[in-house]
Amino acid sequence: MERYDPRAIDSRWQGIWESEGTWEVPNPGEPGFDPSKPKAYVLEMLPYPSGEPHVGHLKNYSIGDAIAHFRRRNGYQVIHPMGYDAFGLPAENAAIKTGEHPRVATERSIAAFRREFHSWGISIDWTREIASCEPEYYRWTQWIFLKLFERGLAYRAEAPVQWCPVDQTVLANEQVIDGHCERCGALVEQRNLEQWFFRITDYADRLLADFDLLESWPENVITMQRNWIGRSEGARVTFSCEELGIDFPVFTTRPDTLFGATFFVLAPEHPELERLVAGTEHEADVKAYVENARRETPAERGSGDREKTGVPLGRTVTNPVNGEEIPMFVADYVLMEYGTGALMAVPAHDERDYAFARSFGLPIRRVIEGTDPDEAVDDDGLPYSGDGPMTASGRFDGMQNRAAYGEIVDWLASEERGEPAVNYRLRDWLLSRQRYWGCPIPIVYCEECGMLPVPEDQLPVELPDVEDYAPKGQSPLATATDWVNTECPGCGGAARRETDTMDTFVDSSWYFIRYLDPHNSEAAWDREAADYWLPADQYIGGIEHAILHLMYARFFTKALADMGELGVQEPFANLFTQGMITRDGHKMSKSRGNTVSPSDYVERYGADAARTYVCFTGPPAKGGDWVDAGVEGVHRFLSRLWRLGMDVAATGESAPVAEPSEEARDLLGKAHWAIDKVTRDIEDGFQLHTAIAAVMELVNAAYRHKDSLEGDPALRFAASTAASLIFPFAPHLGAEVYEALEGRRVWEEPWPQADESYLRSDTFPLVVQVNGKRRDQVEAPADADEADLVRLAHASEAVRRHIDGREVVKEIVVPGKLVNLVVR
RNA sequence: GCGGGCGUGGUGCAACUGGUGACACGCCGGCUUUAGGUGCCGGUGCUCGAAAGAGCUUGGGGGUUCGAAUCCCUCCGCCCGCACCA
Repeated sequence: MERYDPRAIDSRWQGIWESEGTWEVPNPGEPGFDPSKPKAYVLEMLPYPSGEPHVGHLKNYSIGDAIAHFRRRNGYQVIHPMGYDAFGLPAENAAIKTGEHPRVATERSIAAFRREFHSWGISIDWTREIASCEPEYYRWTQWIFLKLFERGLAYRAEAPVQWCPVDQTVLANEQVIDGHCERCGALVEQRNLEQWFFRITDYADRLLADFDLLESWPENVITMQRNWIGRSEGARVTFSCEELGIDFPVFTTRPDTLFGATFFVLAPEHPELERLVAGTEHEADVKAYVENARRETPAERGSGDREKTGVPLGRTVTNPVNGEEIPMFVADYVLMEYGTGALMAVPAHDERDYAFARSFGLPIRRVIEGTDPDEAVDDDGLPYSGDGPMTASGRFDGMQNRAAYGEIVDWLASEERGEPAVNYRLRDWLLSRQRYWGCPIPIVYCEECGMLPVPEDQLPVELPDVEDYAPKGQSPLATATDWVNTECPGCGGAARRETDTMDTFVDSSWYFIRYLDPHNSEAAWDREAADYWLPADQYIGGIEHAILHLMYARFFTKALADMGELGVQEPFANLFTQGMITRDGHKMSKSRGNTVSPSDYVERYGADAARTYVCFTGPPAKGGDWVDAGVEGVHRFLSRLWRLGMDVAATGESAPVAEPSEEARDLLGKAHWAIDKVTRDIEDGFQLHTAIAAVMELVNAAYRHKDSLEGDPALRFAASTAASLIFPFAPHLGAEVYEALEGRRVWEEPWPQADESYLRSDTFPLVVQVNGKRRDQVEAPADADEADLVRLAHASEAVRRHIDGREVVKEIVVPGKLVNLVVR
């Protein structure tokens, strides 16, 4: 008999799906739209096209495709699109080396991705394919930018920014990892530059509150975003330097410790520093200290428990609660980016302030009584961060600190020296990049009219061709003088274009909306289509996007909803983050030489084995190590299913019998159990590996009975059920076997339903225990009552041996499961 | 330090509201073919035993229970994220 030939099967079905456009789905109002079906938007993170797809992509789209197929066959109208996040640095860096236009390398890579995705047989509606580097796409990225600009959510400001000296560009805070550039690993520097920002901080509270609107997101992703936003409640209190008449607002989470403030510290970057020390004996020391701090990397400065350093300023500020003059310092443990870049130091109740006070011999005044033996470093039990009654705090003495907290803030507010305040760690999103291969920012600058948005009817502002892609501290676009020099949309005079491009995270913050109406040349999307499909019911991707991409997309969705362009507040109702596949225990990388090319395996074993393997190798949420033998194991299983199907299809079938044999009933029971198991495993949290295991079990059982049940309808049922259940994971084989057995297309069949009558059985295995230890297993009638079960237990020879004359004091019966005999 | 997760056979890992290990890899034996691999069948937690069987097993210790991977206490170890955040 011929053998399972995955390559022939793959190309046959891929041809059918391609020519029939099987996975295309219409929008509401379009021909073929079925309003009776509920919708399901199954979305995987779009790939960044660089080189060829790797196993991470294989896993991502295999999982997504399984979900898409499962939903379709459960009666949903499923949209399952694909696109490319095509702007970005790798293509540009390659262009700098080779001189080849980044578009060329990008298009080559897109072609490779497209070809491989087709060879995997994933069920994509290819009519909705998009690429973010196409003018038809980025025209609308620019449109969104302008909408944000209109509402004051995009703004330009000079700011200290993170500058990567190698990539010659500004980075978002999120792209700086431990002081290094996320992409190239270079040490990041600080610079002051005019940059474009999105006002994501306006949405901080809603980004936090709306976690409640999500159906199911991994807890760790929510936690990571929550930490990143870093909301803390407290008060803003103003200290002032009377000598120079400068007010210094500070943020504190502990207004109850205000009376314990004994000194005051500014960050080295604080803008008022110069004024404070100009012309004084401290000027030189302060300047030297600031210089030194500036040279240090954020990583060095931020490193844990290093010695506290600082320099006195020779000035004082007045503590608003008691009028005390307290000395000022500059110290690098104060961060300009958090709060106001200045803080009141309360050494008795803050570890860092305590360390600083000890080093500089500054007074330490306790204002809350109590001790925490774990934290205290000195004999007085200080520093103390716990609760207790107030002391040395004027009229608040004796009050519990928690109660004093609110009263002190109220009092300061009435004196206009403070107010309740909320502070965030989150910064605004810096989106401008001094690079070539990105979406141009649609802004022009005119001597007369100033900064103006490009009018909507002039979009897209197309990316011009340039001679040299290498950045030289300004965007390569600046060298395209014909493009830069333009007409002012306001006065018609000479104007210059903005030459920065956008961060690629802007492109990917709305692509899931464009999929819904990808060819619309009148608008970014049709509102009806967006309202119908959004939010995405299932989003699938890597954990590495837990913060950046996922938070930016949430922000865009909210901003667009506020503008009346969208009807949802959250883009992704359910999120699944897949684990990373490693090789030999390590992350795959070209430099390590341990990469796995999916195409090799697709060539050798077919798409189904490769796809099923990545879903089977462990819980999909966890990572796993790629093992070649594992792919072979899956391949063996698939060929066994194929053989089973072909053998059964080749033999005739006897007429249905009134009373199936015991063997047939067993097999039918197994099939219904598998249906139930696979359905639950996919629905309840992506237990794809156990779902596949259940199908394997069914196939093994059917295979065992293949000869004895030849011609029995039960065998055919088991085989076609297995084909039907494996289809979401191994669609080519599933379709092939199902067609051979049933003569129909499996994807047009509803998902199989477990028949309860087959899940039950006439008998069940009764476990018999003696003192909680399993000693025997006997067949018990399903309808046996407790007394019958006890009788059966006692009848067991093995059990009698164990009791060995001792007295049975108690019989514990778990109906349908076991009998436990307690003996003494 | 803070937050999240985890610890079960040689390995990846199953186990519903407490009633012991699914599926697969690997390994061992057999069959077919045979240059080898593939393919098929059977076995496989550990220890003792020829066998029947017995004892021990879900990171360690303790507890609740007739019975614990599961519940409680405690200790140990690992992974991930954030971190001088006022």
